[in-house]
Amino acid sequence: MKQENELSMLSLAILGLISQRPLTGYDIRKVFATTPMGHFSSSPGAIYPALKRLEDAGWVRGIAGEGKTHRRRRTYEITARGLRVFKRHLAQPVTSDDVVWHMDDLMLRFAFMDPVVGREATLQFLHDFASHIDEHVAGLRRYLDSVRDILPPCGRLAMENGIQGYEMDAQWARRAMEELRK
Amino acid sequence: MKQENELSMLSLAILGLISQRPLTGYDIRKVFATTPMGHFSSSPGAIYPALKRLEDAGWVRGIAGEGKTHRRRRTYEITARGLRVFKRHLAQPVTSDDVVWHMDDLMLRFAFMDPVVGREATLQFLHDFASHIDEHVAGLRRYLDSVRDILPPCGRLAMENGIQGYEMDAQWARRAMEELRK
DNA sequence: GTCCGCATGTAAGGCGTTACATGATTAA
DNA sequence: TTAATCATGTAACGCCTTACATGCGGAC
Repeated sequence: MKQENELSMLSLAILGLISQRPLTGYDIRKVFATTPMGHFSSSPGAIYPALKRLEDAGWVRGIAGEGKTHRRRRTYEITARGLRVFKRHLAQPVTSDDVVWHMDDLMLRFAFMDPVVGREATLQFLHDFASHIDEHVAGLRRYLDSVRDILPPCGRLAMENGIQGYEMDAQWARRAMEELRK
Repeated sequence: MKQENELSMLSLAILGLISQRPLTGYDIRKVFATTPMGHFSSSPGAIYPALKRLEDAGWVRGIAGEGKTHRRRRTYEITARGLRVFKRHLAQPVTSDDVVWHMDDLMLRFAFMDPVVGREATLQFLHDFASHIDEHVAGLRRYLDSVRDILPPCGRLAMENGIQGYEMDAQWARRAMEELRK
């Protein structure tokens, strides 16, 4: 239930994009607005302050100018420190806590993981991810069985939706492991 | 991408619980801490201010005392106005926007829906839910096909995870419709 | 010459988070 | 009597949201 890491979801997403190649704030907004990348807001009130925080932390560096025209724009690139923080976040072991409270963070980590921490670590991640889900699903099923009779039908159905979502994630992870091993 | 309604997720969850029977803040914390009900924080810093906001809005009413002991406690019950707001929120039609940005809100609405808005409306909800998902999945698939070749393998897998999650939800909704019709 | 897309930002407000604080009751 | 549980709150902080503001450049 605790976010043990200093990286918010948005910071992670931005760091991940910028780590691949330098981008302007506007570029990032376009990525969020036009691709189904996470569910991040592309509003300037989110992006520009986030970039400023990352720059203040020393994790990205903004370079003014860049373009041939005189149009004002700032291109950001990741710094060595930023890359270290990014890698450390991606390399964190999966905890059962993550599975319950930070599933979206886990998926975001996965999306950026492979080129940064290597294939072996990615496979390990998927393996741990799947086992923690199995464990959590077992707990949810136990709970559901214990309250099945007293739960209204829609409460039960809502719970089943959650459980099936987790089961799907575990299956997906195991398929992903197979594909990545090839 | 806009939350068109005045009810935050936490407010909705609290209103839903209290609408079933009067509860204290501590009762609500226990529900959040001990059942897999949503993924709400059971921290006092979330619950008590939320109850205060609901009371200020006139949607719940707190009654002091209650218990036989002299222990200080406040029991909250929903007001007529609160019930109206709650019902109106549950009765909102499903939009494609909801499916993309507020899936968790939709599931929460569903969990409380049946006794409040009736079986017919619940079935309608599930039907619209499933169709909007179908539509959204079609869009995601088109996007995935258009970038499949240039996407790194983990990016592709992360997207597939999202798509499969949506497909699971649509299947679940159709199964739920069948079960509720019986 | 005006509208649209590019491009960057600020201000106010809402709400959740962590951490801290307090005090009563019950079980060992 | 001491620890755990019951029970309610506040304060500081972070970060996202909406809305507003500003100015350049190209297309028609």
